[in-house]
Amino acid sequence: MPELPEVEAVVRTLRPLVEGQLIHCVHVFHPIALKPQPTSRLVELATDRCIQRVDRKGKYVLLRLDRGLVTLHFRLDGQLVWFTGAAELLGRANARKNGVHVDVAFEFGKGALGFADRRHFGRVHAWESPNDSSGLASLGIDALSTDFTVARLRELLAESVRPLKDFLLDQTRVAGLGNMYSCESLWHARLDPRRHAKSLKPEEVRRLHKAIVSVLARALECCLHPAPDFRDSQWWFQGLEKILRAYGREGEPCRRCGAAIQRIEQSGRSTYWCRRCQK
DNA sequence: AGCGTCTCCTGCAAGC
DNA sequence: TGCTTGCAGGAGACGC
Ligand SMILES: [Zn+2]
Repeated sequence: MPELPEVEAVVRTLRPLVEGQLIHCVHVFHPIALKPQPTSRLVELATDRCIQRVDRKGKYVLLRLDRGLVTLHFRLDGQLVWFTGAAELLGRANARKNGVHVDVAFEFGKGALGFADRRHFGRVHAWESPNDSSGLASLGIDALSTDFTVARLRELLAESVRPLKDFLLDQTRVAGLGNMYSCESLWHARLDPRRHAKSLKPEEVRRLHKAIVSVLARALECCLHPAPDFRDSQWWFQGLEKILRAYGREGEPCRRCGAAIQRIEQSGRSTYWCRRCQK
């Protein structure tokens, strides 16, 4: 599932393709991807507008238009697909022969961009201002931003009694971490995911901060080499398994101490961790 | 205010 | 082999 590093890699790859381009036409093949907004909202806001800049906040992609903005969220399986032009888009979108799943597409002077999520969890939303999006407006500090400091993390942790794992998943505190990189950060920081956030000592806060930053930086490097290929709808990030130390490794030996990695459930989702060396 | 719980949706794995 | 069943998972809505 795309978390901060994957979304950042997508954004960097997308920039040269769409920045400065005029959106001639918006196609909404599956309106569910816009829910709860009506189709008219995106069509009216984005048609004939120019994409001035592409940004990322947490796991959101922002297409900043000359008036208003479009947000993309991939949730679990969302992805982008690039077409050479309107003809290829209309010929292949959801077609039986040589088809590609496409929920929403933007047609440019040069090329066309499709948003697709076969599970229809991902969303494309249109806003007049970033503040109109409650999801965007409530995001906490982006984990890759320079504002994400040890001091800031210490303050945030001190405000929360929730288990560390739940704290890291809360996008209103630190934005960008999902299940995978939360588990990985806690493994690198040698911290028990069940610990209350406010229980961390200063030394442990420093370790967690360092772990988050380095895990994301390493993953981003991985996500950029090779960079995403929007021309291939089957494409997905390769080689991320190689850097994983806890996530998805239930029963396998901890790379630090050799004990078996455990899987437990926290707030309805899986946490992978080493019971012996995460304290 | 903040936390817990339910819901969305569908590909895929597991089971028969 | 082919069908059914159940599960995963990020974020928003809702309720206490
Ligand atoms: Zn260990």
